Amino acid sequence: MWFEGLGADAADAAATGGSDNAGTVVAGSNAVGAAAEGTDAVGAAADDPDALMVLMLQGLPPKVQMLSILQLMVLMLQGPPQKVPMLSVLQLMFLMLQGLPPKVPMLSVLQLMTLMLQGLPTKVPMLSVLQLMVLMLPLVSERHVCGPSCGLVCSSRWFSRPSRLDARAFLKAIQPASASIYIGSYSQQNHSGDRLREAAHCPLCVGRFRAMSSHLRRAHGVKNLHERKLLSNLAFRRVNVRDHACPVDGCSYKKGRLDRHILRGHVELTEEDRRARLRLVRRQCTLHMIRQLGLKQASPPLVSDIHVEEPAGKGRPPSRCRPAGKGRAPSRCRPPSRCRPAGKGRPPSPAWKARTRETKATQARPHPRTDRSFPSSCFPCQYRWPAFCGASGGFTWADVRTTNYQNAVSKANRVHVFLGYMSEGGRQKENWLFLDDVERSQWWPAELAKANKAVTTVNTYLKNVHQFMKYFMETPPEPCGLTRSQQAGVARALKSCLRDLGREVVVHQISVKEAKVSRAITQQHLTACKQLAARRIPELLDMLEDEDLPPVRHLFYGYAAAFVSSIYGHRTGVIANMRVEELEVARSAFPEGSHGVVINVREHKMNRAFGMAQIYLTRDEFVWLERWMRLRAPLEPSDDRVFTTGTPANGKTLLKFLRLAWGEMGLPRRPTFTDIRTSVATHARNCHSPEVRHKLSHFMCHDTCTADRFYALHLSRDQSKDMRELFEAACRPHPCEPPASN
DNA sequence: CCACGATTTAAAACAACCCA
DNA sequence: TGGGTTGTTTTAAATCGTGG
Repeated sequence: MWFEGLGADAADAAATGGSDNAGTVVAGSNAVGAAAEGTDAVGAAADDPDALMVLMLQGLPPKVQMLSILQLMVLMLQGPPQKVPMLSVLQLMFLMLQGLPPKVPMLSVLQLMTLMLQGLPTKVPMLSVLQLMVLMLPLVSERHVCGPSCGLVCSSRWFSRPSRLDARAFLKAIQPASASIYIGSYSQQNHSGDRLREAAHCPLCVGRFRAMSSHLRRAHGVKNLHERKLLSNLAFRRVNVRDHACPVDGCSYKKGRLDRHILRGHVELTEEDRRARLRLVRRQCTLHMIRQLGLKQASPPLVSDIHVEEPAGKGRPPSRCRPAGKGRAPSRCRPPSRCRPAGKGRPPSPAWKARTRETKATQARPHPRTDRSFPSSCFPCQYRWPAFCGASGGFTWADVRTTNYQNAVSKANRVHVFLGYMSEGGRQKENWLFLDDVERSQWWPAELAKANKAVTTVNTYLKNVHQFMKYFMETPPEPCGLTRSQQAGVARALKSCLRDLGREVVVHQISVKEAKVSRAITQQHLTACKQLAARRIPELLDMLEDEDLPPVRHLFYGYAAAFVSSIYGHRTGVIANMRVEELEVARSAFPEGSHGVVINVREHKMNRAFGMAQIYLTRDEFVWLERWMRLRAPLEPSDDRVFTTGTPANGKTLLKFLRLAWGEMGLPRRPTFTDIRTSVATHARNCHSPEVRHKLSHFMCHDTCTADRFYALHLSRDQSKDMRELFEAACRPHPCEPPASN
């Protein structure tokens, strides 16, 4: 099974990592030290994460011991390797759990991480999420028995409802124990298999909540991310108190494992008393950290006042403590109606949701987008890998949610749906024989089409499932009753469906392109947009300088986005991700008196290939942004995006504002950023020489060949006429040539 | 065998929608 | 209204096929 490939030491480390290193993430203690005991060099760097990272980059000696998963996570959090996409980290973790495949030379985890940091994974094909799913599927077998070193928590629950698979339940059912390691205090550990985080007491009021961060933000107005994180960690007992002095009178214990010391050592106290003392140390530790945060004049300003409970200025929470529970802060909570305690009016369970959907689907005529006749799923990553959720540093959780994460969720879901479809009718699931039904698999596209899926969507689904089958064939799960030829048969059937679908897909794509042409924005409208925006933006800024009204601000965002977009056709992300810092860099690079300013935006889709997206603004235009920056500062937004909306899904909101402004300008239709981009690209292609086009495309972060391929259909009438003349000229008989004999 | 164009794959982005 | 999910499109990168 899964853990067989994992060496005994490493398995032990993984199994005990949860307890031994619990809490290290929160306060960043020296858990890495334990990881690195293998070599002197690493040992020396153990207390200094930066030094360790440097060491890793330099290449490590081969003796380094395997790290436990938790230790790896700690490493990640302490020095998130910015180049590595989130999923590959998860994939690496799964690889580790499964034991490395025999063909891969055995590397220590640190060496693997070194490779990843050096950017090699582009050459090393990473496992796709689907492949991971396949790896996970065998665990679902009833026969799996958790041994002492396995620690897997799984059941065949999810397979009992094949027609309506619930990926949440599925993932919950098969989660490996290592993924359920709590990054929290020892007492928090829980091997019950239920990964759903329990509701906890809010540190600022009496309510119990599961979505603590949301509660803190909405109910208490805790806008500062760090403050919210500290409070949330306190609520969920994720505070590292190991190195603190024992609060029990007369006890001289000072360092090491305070959590274990209190819970196991002070047998003279009742269990409740022991826990209460631990709670208090955690609370005081948090107060201390919040106080430190307050001293740094954090922005947005802190709102919780629990840190004023204690006189400021002490370096460390005192070892003496008041009885537990009495130090609770005065509540700043809004009336109880806003603070809905968990348990009352709790959101419906996924199972309930599934039932509701089912009912709805049967009652109403399915809408192409809203049809829920196929099961939905998701990766409950926020519960399975809690340490990543609030990780600060190189990557943001929001990034993962919007791209890799969403796509992974979709793909996994499609495979579930397919497996569910194939196993309908009480077929035996454990041996996978239900897949050996070529005819049924060939009906799958028709089933999807019946559910109003577009042909391209059906195509995507088929590709996902085909990809799944390919991986299945390469690494058949245990137990698998399918012979090689049966597996190949299923894959062939899927492939042939894909081929059949090919023609329809092309027709569909052409119609999509036609629709795109019909949405194209004329040069006149683009110019009008630019001129109107240039006139309106200063007016809006004047209004904002008088008074900050959100509707005006939103309109300003919309006009600014429309202005930039209508000139350069940049992606939404380029405008949405423009950062204050980047504006400041632009300003300092082009001092007063220069004719304009270039803003380099770092974070957008193609930045790996094209470097940074660039926006050139004249002095006058840049002044708008400078005025906005002055207006923006007092608003104290939670992120550093220039056009901040206070939400991570910035582009989505920006489109709304763009359309708002577009409407106000009296321009036709409601274009998206992509429509504008397509139009700009098309006009650029039509008006300029290849050389100029290449320059323009690069500015838009487009490949010319890509642009040609996707915008080639957008020939104007005159161009088409020219084209025909060229063809006719080529085929016109030459006057000197003799006429054809027949 | 290699270069180069064509085709396929899959990551990433986007937009609409749902729900609490 | 914001956060989350799903369906669809866009497009870079990988792979395949073919002619020289």
